[in-house]
Amino acid sequence: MTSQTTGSPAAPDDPSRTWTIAEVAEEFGVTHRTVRHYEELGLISPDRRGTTRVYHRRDRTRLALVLRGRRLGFPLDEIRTIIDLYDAPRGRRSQLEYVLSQIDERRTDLEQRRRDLDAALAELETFERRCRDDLDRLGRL
Amino acid sequence: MTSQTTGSPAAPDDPSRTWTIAEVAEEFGVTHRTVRHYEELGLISPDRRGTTRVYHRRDRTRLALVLRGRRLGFPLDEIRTIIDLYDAPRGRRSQLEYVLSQIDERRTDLEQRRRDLDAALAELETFERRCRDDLDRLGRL
DNA sequence: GTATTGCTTTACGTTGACGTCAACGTCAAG
DNA sequence: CTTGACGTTGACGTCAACGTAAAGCAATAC
Repeated sequence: MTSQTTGSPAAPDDPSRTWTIAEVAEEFGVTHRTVRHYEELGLISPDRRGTTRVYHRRDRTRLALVLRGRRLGFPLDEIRTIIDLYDAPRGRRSQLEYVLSQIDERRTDLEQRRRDLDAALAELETFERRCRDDLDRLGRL
Repeated sequence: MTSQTTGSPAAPDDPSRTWTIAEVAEEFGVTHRTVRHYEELGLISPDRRGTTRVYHRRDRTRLALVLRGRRLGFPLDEIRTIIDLYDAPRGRRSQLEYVLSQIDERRTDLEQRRRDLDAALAELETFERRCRDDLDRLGRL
């Protein structure tokens, strides 16, 4: 079900399409409690139609970023400072330089993570080869 | 300070060298509480000299694995099942096949993480370029 | 001697990230 | 008009991963 109360037949690529909390929760595989929790922390700020939350494409974009950050193991408030960075005003030189310094910090962190990840994968594959060799030896007996 | 009470002058590559809890904590940049917590969860199992914990190279190896897993955002009990896998007996075919299936599960997870990581890095670099362009434009005014 | 380190255990506190429950509003369907 | 289905706001519960404080033993430092 779409949330469009207008008679229009729910164009999925309509940039003005909106979603309910149940729809976004379902779509992203989280509970509505999680979605509300992210709103409490300022990670997303859905509109309201009266008292009811109304989610736009913008909210889904941010939610996707939040969940990717979560999969990568970042704390939620750190995730907020990162994605807020993307929306931050960059009019003045000082702001731009601050944003660039933050970017650099982030990248250093992410690159460290990738090193860890690659090392873990490499060890895993070495180990797999050992196991397969053992299995072969068992087969030849 | 080394923990060797013997007269030997602390050879750092001696395979029988041991460490105190303070030394390993210092070396890995964690508190002694963290080290003990990992022991409570069965992630490491140091020897005892009387009541005092004595760490061998083996413990440091496992601790390094634990901390890398932590940097990657894995929960500690999951980390334990992973590194226990490396030490698991692989004598029988059924055991080997189980271990191999676990390896495959792990690798799938790690590869998903790498995709997330690469996407995040790519976006970060796109964003950085935009910012640098903005900065250039400001400079040319 | 005592005093200071450095280690130990026990145990309760904290923080992040939600889960869960109660109590209530609202709107279309029967 | 009542019944669901879906929404809302508190508020408390829970679990992981430690922090932290209390109280004690054991060896070196003075």
